[in-house]
Amino acid sequence: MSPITIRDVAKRAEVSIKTVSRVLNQEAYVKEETRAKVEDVIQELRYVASLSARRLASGQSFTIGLIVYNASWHYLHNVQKGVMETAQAHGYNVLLHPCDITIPQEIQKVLDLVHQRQVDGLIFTPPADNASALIEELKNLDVPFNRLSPTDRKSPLPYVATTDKQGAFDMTKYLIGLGHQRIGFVYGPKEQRAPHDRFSGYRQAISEANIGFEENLIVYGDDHFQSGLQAATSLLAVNSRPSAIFCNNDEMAAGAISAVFESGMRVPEDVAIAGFDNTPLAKQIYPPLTTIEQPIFQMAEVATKHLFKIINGDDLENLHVEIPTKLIIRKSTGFQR
Amino acid sequence: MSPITIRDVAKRAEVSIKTVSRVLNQEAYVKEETRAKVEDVIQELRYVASLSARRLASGQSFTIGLIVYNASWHYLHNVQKGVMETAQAHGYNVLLHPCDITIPQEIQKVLDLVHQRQVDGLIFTPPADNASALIEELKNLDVPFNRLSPTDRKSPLPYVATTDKQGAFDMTKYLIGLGHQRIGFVYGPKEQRAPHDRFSGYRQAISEANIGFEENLIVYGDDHFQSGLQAATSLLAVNSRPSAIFCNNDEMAAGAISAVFESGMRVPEDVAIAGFDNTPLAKQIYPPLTTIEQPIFQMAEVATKHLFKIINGDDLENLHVEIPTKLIIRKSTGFQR
DNA sequence: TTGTAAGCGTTATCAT
DNA sequence: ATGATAACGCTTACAA
Repeated sequence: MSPITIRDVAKRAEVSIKTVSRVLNQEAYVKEETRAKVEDVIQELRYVASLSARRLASGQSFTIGLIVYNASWHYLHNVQKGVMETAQAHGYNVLLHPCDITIPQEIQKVLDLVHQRQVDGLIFTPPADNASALIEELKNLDVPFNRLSPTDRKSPLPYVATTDKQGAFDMTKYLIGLGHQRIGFVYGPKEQRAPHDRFSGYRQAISEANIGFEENLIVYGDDHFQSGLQAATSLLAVNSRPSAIFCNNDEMAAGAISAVFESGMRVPEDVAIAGFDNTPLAKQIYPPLTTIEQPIFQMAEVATKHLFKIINGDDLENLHVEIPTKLIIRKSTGFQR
Repeated sequence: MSPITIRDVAKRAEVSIKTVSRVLNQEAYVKEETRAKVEDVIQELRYVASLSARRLASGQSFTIGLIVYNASWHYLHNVQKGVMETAQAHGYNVLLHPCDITIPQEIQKVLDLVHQRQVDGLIFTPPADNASALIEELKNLDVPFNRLSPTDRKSPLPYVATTDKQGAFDMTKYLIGLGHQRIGFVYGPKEQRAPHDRFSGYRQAISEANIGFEENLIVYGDDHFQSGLQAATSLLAVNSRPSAIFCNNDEMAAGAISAVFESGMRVPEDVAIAGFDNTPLAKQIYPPLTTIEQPIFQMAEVATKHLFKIINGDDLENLHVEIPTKLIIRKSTGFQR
């Protein structure tokens, strides 16, 4: 059972291997008749070209690397799906590569990936893009890459992000519209960019509504359930407690809901709770969570499409893209007060 | 900036390329002195061998394929992690390959993967192993593979599974121990094996306790939230309703909790709810869910280790492995009644 | 212990 | 429009 090679096809079709190669790669200058004959033989022999040989001979890897660090599984899942589907459409594979960017050796491994020609391009998920020395080096090596929601958005490097600030603004405005005057805010990890953007959206909505910003309604969390529970617990202990709590993500919002229940109060009657991201969790808790949808899948898709343009040397009409968020209203914020 | 090749290293180290190759592959019969010199040069030149060339020359792909169909995110995430970590330790990559086993063309793509020499072995996640024609073909082609929780466990093909029946038995017994006499059971998708195993564990515990099996306490769901909600709603409508509901997975249990709340009752005071899998969701809902932990990560790890043994032609001491589940007690089942 | 030469199965070059 | 032949960068006989 030795594998069928391009030579077998060539012999059977009575053409040269180069002609078979031309058919394989859809090159021009092949007589329709010849093409048809070769294709028939390919079918007949169930021939599939060896990827390894293609890679070696062409110098391309036909795979794109997805660099990930500390991503939540919901985030990762959607990014991976978006990248994979787009890559597949281009005949590419995806190599998922976790990388602890705080360890120099791990950074080196990403560079090895490139030097080994294992990838033709890279996609960075946050906060992996914070490895600025790596990014710099890749830029110098002229390695194609794209970034999802990077911290740095001032350099002329490409990225795809979402409207974090606008999303938080929309949510806060919605809560204000429901009649809330005192809205708690649970911050996410300070090392990341999104929590700051979201906070500034909250802040702006508060300002525009003239309801006065209160420092003691801001609490810090780490995006995980437990910290959301703690944050909400402490907010409920503030004298004249907030009537609504807006959390940096859904998981903390779930924690906040638990905190409210544990304190013997109800959601949304006593306290309204809102999240961010619209993860599956949002629909799976009681009461279902009002939140902001972040179009992760779509972002990954666009980022990958752009990456292919860069790989192919095409011009990018938009180096920087922002895909809008969307307010998703559910029961956890209740009705007009 | 043309890439550094094995020839550059050989020249600089004043040895033949074969010697460099020997050092690279940790082969025997290299003088310590020579090895050291070659390694120095490798460091100095930051040389990394081309994977494509290695693959082509050796006929190995250094990649294992992970075949997935319809997996939940939590499941997939853990499997992928287990497979990747083990693969990485062996210097292997992982190629995630979704495959709708109901479509012949997709089955063909898996075979192409093999014929293209893109993978040295495969891991199947349920219910992808149900593609029995594919499995048969792979066996005939002598392609190494391993299966996670397969439906068929009678053939001498390798697999790694968990103790679904025992887990469900443990949970049911625990509920009975709390004083429950009428325990609803929400079934999962009938096409899969696990729901049946879990049901038979439930059934056995009921029998052993002599509390009488009641057909109308069994409802069918599809493992998703909404169906759990519906299933629980219908169970609560049964006259002399169950005091506990055991769901085939956590997501449906979350739905059941929502159903109880929506009907104005409380969990666990009025109805106890239990799940299966111990997904993150179990801790993120209120009240936190009593469930059975399924060691997905560990199973994937073992399955991959075994796959490498098969690839290397080593003997498998255990062709079939079952890793135990574990009862996780939280508030959703409350205390003794 | 080390080296020479012949593949591996493609793509690329340059004729024709 | 097609073909002969040389890469691609490594591993694998087989020598030495």
